[in-house]
Amino acid sequence: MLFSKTCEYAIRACIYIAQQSGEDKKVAIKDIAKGIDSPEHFIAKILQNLSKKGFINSVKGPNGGFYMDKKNLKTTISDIVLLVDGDSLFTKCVLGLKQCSESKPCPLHNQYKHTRKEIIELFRCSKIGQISDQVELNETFLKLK
Amino acid sequence: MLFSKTCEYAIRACIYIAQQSGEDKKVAIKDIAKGIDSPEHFIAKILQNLSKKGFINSVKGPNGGFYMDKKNLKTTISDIVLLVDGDSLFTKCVLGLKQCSESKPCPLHNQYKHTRKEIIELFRCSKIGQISDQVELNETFLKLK
DNA sequence: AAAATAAAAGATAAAAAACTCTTTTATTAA
DNA sequence: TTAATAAAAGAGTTTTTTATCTTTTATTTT
Repeated sequence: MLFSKTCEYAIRACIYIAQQSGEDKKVAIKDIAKGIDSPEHFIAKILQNLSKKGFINSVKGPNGGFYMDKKNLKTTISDIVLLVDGDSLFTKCVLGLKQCSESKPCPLHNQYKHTRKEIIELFRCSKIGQISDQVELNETFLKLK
Repeated sequence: MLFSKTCEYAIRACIYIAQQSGEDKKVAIKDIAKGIDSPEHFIAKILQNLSKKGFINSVKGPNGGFYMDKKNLKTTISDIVLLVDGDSLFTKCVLGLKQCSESKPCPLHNQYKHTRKEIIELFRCSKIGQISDQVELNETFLKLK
C-alpha cells in the first residue's frame, strides 16, 4: 500500500470538495463523508487538519462547509501525501535501512530509485483541480458502488 | 511506505540467509537478527512463516539453523511480498476504492497503472540469489552500522 | 540415555493507526 | 439576541501492527 488510510481519505476528500464546491457553494462534512464513502467523524478530523494547513477552505455556521479556492486547486497529490504521510514514501529506504544512501546502497536501492523517481514525478504533476475536472466529465469516478 | 515492517525484515532476512549460508553452513536466528538489525523474537516468527511456506530451509537442534537451497535462491522479492503483505500493493486501488477498475477507473487509476506495472516488474525480476551475490561483492549493503 | 542446542509454537504486551463520541466555538438567520 | 447550524477541538475506543516472553518439540552430541 502506497498511502495510509488517512491519506487515501484526504486525497479523495480534496477531489470531492474541488469538484462539488465553489466560493459560493460549500460542502458539509456529512456530504463529503457520503460522497467519498468514509467514516464521518474520521474524515472530520482529516478535514480539520487539511483546513488548518490551508489546503482547503472552511466556513463555520449555517450554510458553512468546505470549499477550495483557485489557489488550492493547484494543490498536488504530492502536497497532500507529504502533509498527511510525511516524506517517507519519497525518501525512506525501501528496505527500511536507516543508513542506505547513494554511496552505501541497500540491495534494492539502485533498481528501485528509478521507480521511485516515477512515483514522485507522477504525484507532483497531479493537480487536484485537473483531477476533479476529469471526475466532472465522468472520465473517472470517486464513488463507485 | 511500500512494505510492512514485517515484509522489510522478511526480505532482509532472506537476502542475509542466502548470502551467509549453504547446505553445509546454517545460520542461527540470533545471527540473522544481528546481521539484519531486527528484533530477535520478531524475526523468529517471520522466519517460522517463511520456512513453513518453503521459502527458506530450516534444521532444528545443535548446528541447526536456516539456509537456502538452490531452488529457494530463485525466490523473487515479489514472491516474498505476496506471501507477507498479500497482493494489495500489486492489485488494490491506490485510493482504496473497492470498485475501481479499468472500466470505472478512480481519478488516479490511469496515471498510476503504468507506475504500478513498473513496480511489479521490478520485484518480479529481483531474485534473492542474484541480490545476495551483489552483497557478497560489496556492491550493496544489508547492514549499515 | 541425558544434556545441550536451536527452531516451532503459543500466549502476551506495547505502540500505532483507524475510528467514534462529546463538547466547544463561530456564524448566520429568524 | 436567541436558536440553529456547522466546523473545531478534545478525549476516548477499537483494531492492527509490531514486538516480547515462555514453553514445547526436534535434533545432536556426549
